[in-house]
Amino acid sequence: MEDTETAQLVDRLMRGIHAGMQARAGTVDTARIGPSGGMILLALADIEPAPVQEVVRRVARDKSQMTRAIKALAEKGLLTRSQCDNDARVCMLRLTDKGQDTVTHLRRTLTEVIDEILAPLDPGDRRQLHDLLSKALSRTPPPACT
Amino acid sequence: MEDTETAQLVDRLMRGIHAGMQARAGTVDTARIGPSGGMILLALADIEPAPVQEVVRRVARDKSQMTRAIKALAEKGLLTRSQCDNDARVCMLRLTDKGQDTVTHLRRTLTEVIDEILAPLDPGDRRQLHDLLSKALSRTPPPACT
DNA sequence: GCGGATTGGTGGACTTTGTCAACTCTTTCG
DNA sequence: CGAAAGAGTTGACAAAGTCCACCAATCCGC
Repeated sequence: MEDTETAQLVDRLMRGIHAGMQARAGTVDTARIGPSGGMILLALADIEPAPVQEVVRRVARDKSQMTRAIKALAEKGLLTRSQCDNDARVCMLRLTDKGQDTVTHLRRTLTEVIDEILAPLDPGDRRQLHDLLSKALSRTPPPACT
Repeated sequence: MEDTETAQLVDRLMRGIHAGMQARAGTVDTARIGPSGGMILLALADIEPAPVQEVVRRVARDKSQMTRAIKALAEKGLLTRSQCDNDARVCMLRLTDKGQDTVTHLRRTLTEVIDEILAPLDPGDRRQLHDLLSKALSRTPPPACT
């Protein structure tokens, strides 16, 4: 299909979202997490509980960087690291309640931004969009491990 | 509507795209532009020709940073700065042919990544998605100036 | 025509991210 | 057992982004 046109639209969409989030950064980033911290939390919320490596794969960042970022988040009490039973090398990451709250807050803000961008769409359109995205992105990866 | 669920999907989508692009970074980034350079080019391609300030607004980055990034891109021959006729303060940015090529290449790569993510959707769904995005994001900002 | 507001650009100090390579434990497998 | 591979960590360093103050050249309105 080679549909570069859709790519352009998605590009625009992402830029819009990025700009919107950036504009609200002051309001959102209560815990002095950076944008990167936020992404990690969001990613983790999606696949929790998960080993570090899995998060690395999802957010496509360097693993050393990830170690440090996670350490920072753990020190702020947003997530915990616990040993995995059947493989002592890996440590499973979990959001704490506080972390979960942060994620909720982030998602709410993201919702606002998206809402703003999707303003031209009527409720029916939105439902359609939601269904399409849902259809495309609904794989639930097997967590394994404790 | 407060549809946090869609937010979550969009979040996942963006993460997927980011990861996909990251994975291909080596292949794409021929001209040693960073991801930031790429974003600027893409943004500019969308609103070209445009003054610096407009690009700043779109990509939501610091002004000084932008000046430097633009300088770098100009030195690589990807864009040009030219005086604006009816306002001598602003300088209009334009992609050169080389810059346009780079953008095309970036978009093609983005298309690949998106295609991969949207694999579960059949052609009809994709067309629908395309139309929805198009409806939501189709404002053509007035360029003004030369 | 003067004063204030805009636009673009600089430079400096500083924080956040990203990148690389080496190193420690474990696990796996021959 | 012993080599190889994987997960996570660390340190050193480069790149990118942010904040802020400040300049020069316009524009715009009174």
